[in-house]
Amino acid sequence: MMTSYDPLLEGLNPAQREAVESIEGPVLVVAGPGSGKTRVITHRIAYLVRKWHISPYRILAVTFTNRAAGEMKERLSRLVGSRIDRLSVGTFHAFCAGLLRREGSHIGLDPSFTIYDDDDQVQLLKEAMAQVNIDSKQYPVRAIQGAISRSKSLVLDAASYASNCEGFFEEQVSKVYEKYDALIRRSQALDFDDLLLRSVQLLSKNPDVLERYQRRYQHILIDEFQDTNVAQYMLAKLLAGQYRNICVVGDADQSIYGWRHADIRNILGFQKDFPEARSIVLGENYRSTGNIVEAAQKVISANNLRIHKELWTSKEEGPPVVVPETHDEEEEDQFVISEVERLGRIEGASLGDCAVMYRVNAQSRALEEACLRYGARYKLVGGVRFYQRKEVKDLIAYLRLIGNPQDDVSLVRAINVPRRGIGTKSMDDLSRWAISRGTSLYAALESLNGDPQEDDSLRRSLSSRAAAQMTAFLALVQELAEESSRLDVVALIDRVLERTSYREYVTEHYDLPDERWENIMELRRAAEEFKDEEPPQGLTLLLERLALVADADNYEESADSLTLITLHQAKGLEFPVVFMVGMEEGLLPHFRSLDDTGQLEEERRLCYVGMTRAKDRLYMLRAFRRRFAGGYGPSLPSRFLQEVPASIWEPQAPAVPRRTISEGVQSSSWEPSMAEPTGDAPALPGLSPGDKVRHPTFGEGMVVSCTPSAGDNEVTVAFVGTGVKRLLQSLARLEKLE
DNA sequence: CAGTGGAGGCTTTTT
DNA sequence: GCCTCCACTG
Repeated sequence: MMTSYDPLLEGLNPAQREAVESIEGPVLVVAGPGSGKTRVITHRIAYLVRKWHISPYRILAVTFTNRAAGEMKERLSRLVGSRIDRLSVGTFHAFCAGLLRREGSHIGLDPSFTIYDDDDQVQLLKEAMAQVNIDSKQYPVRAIQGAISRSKSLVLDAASYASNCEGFFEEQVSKVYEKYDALIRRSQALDFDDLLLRSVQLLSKNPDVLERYQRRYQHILIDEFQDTNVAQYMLAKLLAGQYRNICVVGDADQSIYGWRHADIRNILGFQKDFPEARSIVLGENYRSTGNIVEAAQKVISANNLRIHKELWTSKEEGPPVVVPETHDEEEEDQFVISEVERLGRIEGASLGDCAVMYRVNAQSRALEEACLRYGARYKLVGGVRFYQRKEVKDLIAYLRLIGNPQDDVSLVRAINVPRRGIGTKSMDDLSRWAISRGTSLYAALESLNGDPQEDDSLRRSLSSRAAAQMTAFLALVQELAEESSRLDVVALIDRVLERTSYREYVTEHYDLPDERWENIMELRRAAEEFKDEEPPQGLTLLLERLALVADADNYEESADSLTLITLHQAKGLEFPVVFMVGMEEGLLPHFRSLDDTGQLEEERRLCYVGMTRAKDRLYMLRAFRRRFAGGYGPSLPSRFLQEVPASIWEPQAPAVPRRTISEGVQSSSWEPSMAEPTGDAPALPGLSPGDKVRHPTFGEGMVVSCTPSAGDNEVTVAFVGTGVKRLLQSLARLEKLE
């Protein structure tokens, strides 16, 4: 091929180049962290379009997260320009939702189906369990949910599960599964797993539909292949059936979603299903320093169930991996902040260069508090998902109900927002009526307006007050549904808010009403993107977006704030400076993984993912004691720390020396050395107790005490009104007053 | 029927 | 330690 001077191939190493150029036939790219994977994928697509004039319309690129999809689109538009608009890029779930909206009629699916999230699924499962008399105390909903989800990920529908199940628990699950399936179908809803399952079923049962899509997608790319589950892989295999131009990119060492039924065995499956596949290994790391790569490599090699793979770098060694030990969590967070500050001072690192990574979201709270206390700007990634907030779900329930009145879960939520005085008993009557007639709750409501000659048993069982309230609610939904065919989605939202007096409701019934109202406005802003769609379409698209895009505030790099993020979410990102906090047994690896080798190895991969996010500096912190699940106990260093070779590992004692570590704490295998005394005194104006100061947020206060701390001053200030705060002088913009 | 208070449970990661 | 669910009370 005469490709040597193609600018798209320039600057690629031989393996990367091969991955870009091998456009025909199946390709398996094993891409270690920092090996230029995204570059390979984007260049490969650009190469297909620019060099081989493949229409972007005929290319499908599947990513694992919306963030990755967005990033890919952005990079591609720079390489290829606006032509890539016709490219299909997105998550499996988004692809399936689109497919089912267009083709769902082949399997009896109404195109206005609702997508149920995790929470909705639990609500409906509870209802299903109640209906088949299975006690949710004896069988936790989560366990049942897991079993059903797992089954769906293996493309086993309720009937297949029923004929395959063994043992008592599985029989119970099977009963719930069948009931749940009946209920969710009646609600014209699909859960996340259904999106995949039903898509596979649609394509395998409808050869003509399959053929259309197979013909369309001449080239298929799958990113993060190690995170696909069986259903996803089957879908990919179906779609690639005709051209077999399928390129999967992944790294088994970064597989951290086994709990979501991701199956690393898909990689083996791929090699079996596509025996002619070319394998390409990208092993050179361009991201991290030598020490970081070596440390990460050592940790991951401790996994036994692993295919050996070398990761190397030609970058310089860099500073050692620092393993600070702190007394407790508070001190851990304080160390992070003061170190961030120190790096900024001596190396010019900005807050945006640094990220703090942790295993569980619960750890973020203390970090946030530390940031607030020391005045460091931060950006919390994830946390409570936007669309799971009560107020957001309230509004969404109305919108869903307008789009799909059969949606029972949303009806149950909306009917008492605002309070309409419809209580347990009335809801029971309503639900019983619907069950006995096999209808939706909405249909049950409609019976209230029906011909009294026909079936007025529901009306008779209800109090006249309840019946009147229900009729009023029904009228409201009908009115809004009618308006929804005229109004754009933003106007529709305004109508819902107005007709429900939602602002008043929030003010009266929810804490933090302003914040909640702000979230509602945020949702309204999100809807503006769909304002110009034809009326019912805008609503459908908005609801789909809300269901499939997890964080409303997608992660954006910002130069001046510290990133707080879970290890899982950090996958795919990189930062010059990374702090991994909570390197302790029970946290990383997590308690729930300790008794299972497979899960333990996944924890180790998670650790590996975290370590390999770091470009220049990596800190792995551990505290001697930690507050956890109510307790406050000693904690042992993570076994993963011991796997980092001592030669590149620098223990570091707390920045603020404390009294000796209390008894009862297992002494660790290393001697914590005291932090080197900070020779370079901070060029900060001296503050002393009694001084009056002003803080931009906290207002005026008086200095209570000053403690030198790692080249900085830790200042305790009593603020008027706000109370006592501990601040780092260099970060908190304190102004000394006369 | 709704709001409050207490007790109990429960702790992971996300499309 | 936190949040959720439930039972009781107003």
